[in-house]
Amino acid sequence: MTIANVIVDVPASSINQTFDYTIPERFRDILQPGMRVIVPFGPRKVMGYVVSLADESSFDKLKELADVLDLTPILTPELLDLGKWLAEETLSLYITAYQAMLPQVLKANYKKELERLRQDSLSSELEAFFAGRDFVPYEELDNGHVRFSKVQKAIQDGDITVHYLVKSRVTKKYVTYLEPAREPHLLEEALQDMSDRAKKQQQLLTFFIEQPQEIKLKTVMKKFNTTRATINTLISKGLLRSFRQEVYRNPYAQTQFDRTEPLELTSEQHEAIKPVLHRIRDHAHEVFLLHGVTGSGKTEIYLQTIQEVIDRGEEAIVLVPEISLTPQMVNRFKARFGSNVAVLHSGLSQGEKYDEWRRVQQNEVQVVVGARSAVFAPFENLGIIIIDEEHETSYKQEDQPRYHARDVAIHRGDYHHCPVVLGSATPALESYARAHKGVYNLQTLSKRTNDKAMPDVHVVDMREELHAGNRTMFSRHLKESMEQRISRGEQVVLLLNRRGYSTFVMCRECGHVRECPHCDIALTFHKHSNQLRCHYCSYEEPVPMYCPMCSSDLIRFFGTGTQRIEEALTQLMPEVRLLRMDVDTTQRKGAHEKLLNQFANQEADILLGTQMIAKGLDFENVTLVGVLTADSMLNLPDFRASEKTFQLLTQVSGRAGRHDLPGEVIVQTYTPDHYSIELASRYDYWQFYQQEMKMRKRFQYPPYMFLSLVTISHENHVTAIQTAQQIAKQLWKYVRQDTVILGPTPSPIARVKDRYRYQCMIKYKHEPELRALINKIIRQFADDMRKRDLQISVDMQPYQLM
DNA sequence: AGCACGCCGACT
DNA sequence: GTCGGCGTGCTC
Repeated sequence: MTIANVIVDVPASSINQTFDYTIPERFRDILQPGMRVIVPFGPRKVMGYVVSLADESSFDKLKELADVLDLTPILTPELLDLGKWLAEETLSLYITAYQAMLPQVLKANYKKELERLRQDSLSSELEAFFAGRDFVPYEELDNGHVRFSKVQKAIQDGDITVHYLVKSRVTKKYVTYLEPAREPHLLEEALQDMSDRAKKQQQLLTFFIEQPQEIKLKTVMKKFNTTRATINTLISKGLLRSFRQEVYRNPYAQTQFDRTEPLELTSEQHEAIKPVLHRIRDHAHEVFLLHGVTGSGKTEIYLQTIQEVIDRGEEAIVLVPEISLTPQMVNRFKARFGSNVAVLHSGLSQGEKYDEWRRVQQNEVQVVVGARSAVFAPFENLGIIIIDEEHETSYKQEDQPRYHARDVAIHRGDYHHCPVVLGSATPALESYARAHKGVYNLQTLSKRTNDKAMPDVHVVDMREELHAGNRTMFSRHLKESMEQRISRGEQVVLLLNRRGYSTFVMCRECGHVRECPHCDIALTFHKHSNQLRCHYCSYEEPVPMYCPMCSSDLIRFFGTGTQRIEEALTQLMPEVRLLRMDVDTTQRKGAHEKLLNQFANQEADILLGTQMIAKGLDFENVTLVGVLTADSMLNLPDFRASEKTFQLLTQVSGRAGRHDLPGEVIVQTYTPDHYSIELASRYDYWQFYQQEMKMRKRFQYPPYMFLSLVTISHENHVTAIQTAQQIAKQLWKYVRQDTVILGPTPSPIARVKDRYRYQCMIKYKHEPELRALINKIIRQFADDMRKRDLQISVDMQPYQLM
């Protein structure tokens, strides 16, 4: 094989194809598909992935590839295929798909530098620029001390040249070791000759004479309470030697895990696990939907199926939503499988993520627990893929490639002939419908393992509170119940369903709301920096003292953020110890864990937070869960609003009274009769499913129809509309009779970063050629996209309709 | 994307 | 003449 087919790291649709390069002799034996290479691309050099090798090319002026970055492939043949499939499925670029499958640090870092080629006769301007150096980073041109044209001229004249560098971001961690550099008897001699004043050196030498093995430098420094200086002296005398050894960063090094043994399964669990184990043993692909109420022991089923996979020498992937990747969750896996587990989540540093990924790649672990992107873990003998809380929307990636981890998991499960288990107490409607139709194998766990009843749910009608003259955020029932529980030494969790709320700033005089100058959205107030901030473009400005419209000083903060609740609660119940958990208080690394620990140690009576407290937390002493605004999501223009409300209420109810103390849930709402709230309060998933399916059918939404969303954006309002109209027209022309094109309509946020956004929604039952059609239509606008900065993006099966 | 090339008006 | 701005085409 003399030719490499390479996908280059240039994210442009005109480059979305393989480029061929001849393989220099020295790389012929080692180069394999799945390795990263550096290739010349036009005048510069870029990184690329070798997707295949060949003996000939249809292109006749081939260049040689410049370098090979990996010793072994970082993408397996399966992942190479998967990336291709993913790109085509989501209408993304191949390069974007491959990048999404790998840790950030494996991405290339591009640098340019200037080299002076002659030591004489540079103009004084350039001489000053180089300042005695032969190589200068290109960015120094921006300092403005040298004119760009001068440099350009010098490049043309051959006095200077530009180097295009492709650097790796990989940082490896090393530990330094010390060992004696000479035979013990020679050290002995040196010790005799040593000055009496060099006490520390003597101690060190004595130590190494007695113990001539290698030892960590850090340990030595600690043991003898000394510094590098002393040791360096001994090294420079040639008595000791230091060397560095690469180590993996281990984010869980400090934590002790008590090993747990498999638990006895209930008969229900037993029934549910049996068919999964069969599939593992038969090496057969099947998708299971494990529908189990909170506390029914889904995790134990995961653990025991994984054990079977491990025993067979195969590997397992467990996906968990980002927000429930808490230490509690991780511990359960580490406790069962010890160091055989790698964990991948966003809380790790880039280096830590890379190290965990490498433990997978080098077959050092058999289990990965991680968020969405862990579905790409480079295992080669997958025995099972588990997706916990499969209904969670965070499994859908919201930027390119817009994939759903569930689809990827099923595709991989099919390839590896292994089962995929989707677990949830409140399955996504799509999943349950498939299970109901027999596409997925449905397994139900209806009982909690401890036989405890689910806590009672009280729905409080907040309209009545208002009529009764209670204008606070807390109903009388909630307030009384909180006081009662806290006086008994029990704990309370309060959930603010914040979606749909933000803390914006409004003038009470003229009603002016401060909006982002670049986006059509109100700015959000951030207390700690006292700034207004745009969540879409990161624009920031200080909070105005006076209204910019009418100069009034009656500026007020609106909305119902956790901060405001905290203040209101402190006024209402001044004695209470309160912990607030939201984006603001959990930004710092480890803050999340610290807050939870504080609560677990009963250093607070109330934990107040957003969605992130609804998942997986398990506190013995919590007996009351209050949902402050259950219907805040229901009014959003989202056909999944009811589903999300039902899911959230069910999840959060599972947080109360999981142990000996009986629990209670209080749900505050302005729409107590809404079926999602009413049925969630009765834990009736089946009724909810049927009711919601009726709605979806009536309004022609998934799972009855598929959706695809095309978004068009341009800085010129008219161009955006017109293009959107043309696209809609084209779509109408070619789609089937029963397919509907909605729009163009302005996106819910009509302008972001000074670009106007319009969208067309495609609703269809069966459109096998839709991807090809959309591609064809987009290609017609290729010219405008490049020359006039028109952007068209496509989301197949969108979750967020904006 | 990011670079070079080529055309054009403007200016030391 | 030469500088720098922008539109256009190409990248194995």
